[in-house]
Amino acid sequence: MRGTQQAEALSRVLADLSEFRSAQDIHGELRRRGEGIGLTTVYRHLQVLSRDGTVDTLRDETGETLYRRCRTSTHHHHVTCRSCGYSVEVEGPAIETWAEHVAAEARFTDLNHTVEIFGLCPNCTPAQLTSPTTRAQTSPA
Amino acid sequence: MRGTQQAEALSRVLADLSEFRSAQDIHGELRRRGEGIGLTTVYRHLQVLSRDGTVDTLRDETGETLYRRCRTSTHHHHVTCRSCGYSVEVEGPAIETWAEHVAAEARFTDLNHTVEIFGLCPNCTPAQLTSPTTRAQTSPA
DNA sequence: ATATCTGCAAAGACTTTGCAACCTT
DNA sequence: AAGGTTGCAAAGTCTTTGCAGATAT
Repeated sequence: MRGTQQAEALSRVLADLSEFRSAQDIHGELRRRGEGIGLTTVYRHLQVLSRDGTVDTLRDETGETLYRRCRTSTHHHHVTCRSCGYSVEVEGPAIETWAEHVAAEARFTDLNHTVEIFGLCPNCTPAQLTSPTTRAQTSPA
Repeated sequence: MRGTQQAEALSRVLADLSEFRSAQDIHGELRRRGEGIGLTTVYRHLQVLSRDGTVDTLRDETGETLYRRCRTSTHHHHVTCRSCGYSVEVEGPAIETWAEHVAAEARFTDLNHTVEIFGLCPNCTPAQLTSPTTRAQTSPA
């Protein structure tokens, strides 16, 4: 895509955002910064960037697609905070192997897989869940 | 929910369907069978059944939610055919352990995870992909 | 100059909700 | 009779598309 003001503004925001955000969030941030850019354009760029492998995408639990500038180029997965969106990348050679293995066993071909882990990050975890004296009373889904 | 005709008709269809289907597919099947039932009702029942753990849900790559009567009560994942929807259940103790491990390492709590493997089932796999002499030329996503 | 990009409005898809009529207990 | 259930229609999300006008090279 040609270097338009909108494309550059989006690049800048993506560079600044450290967590996964929805297209609408990103558009909101652009507007907040005073950039003139339409939601449609944001969607269109994100689509291209994600196909390029420039941004990483993930689906949250509501089905919304979240985007973030790719950190590592290698295949990886995420542990994402349900509450604040904070997310860490994790590599899982074990998972890749496992996925290939079980799929091969079922004679499936042309594979791909999604693995997402959701939870509460340290900051969003209620205190009693971290205290070793008070054991967790909630039921992990 | 009370035993209405609609609830029973839905139960019957779910019992017959062996693969994951969308709410709309299931509604279509019910209509095909001559059952008088609205799409809204199908959605409402599936929602309850899935919370009950009576049906299993999974999100396909387009973001649509698919449903199927639960087979095993234990935690498991699926290898699903992109083309025909055929799906097999796989258990992955290794995955569960891995997920817990990496999340704990990041100090996350109250975890849950999704793992979906998509591919082409044996029936939907083009012949040349299975032949050992002609190696795969396609680029697995 | 011209092919591309932009963005509003509208369409599309899936899912949920409001509410009156209906059916089950 | 009473209350949950049904289902049409309408609303709500997120996302994509049509198309005319603006823009970058």
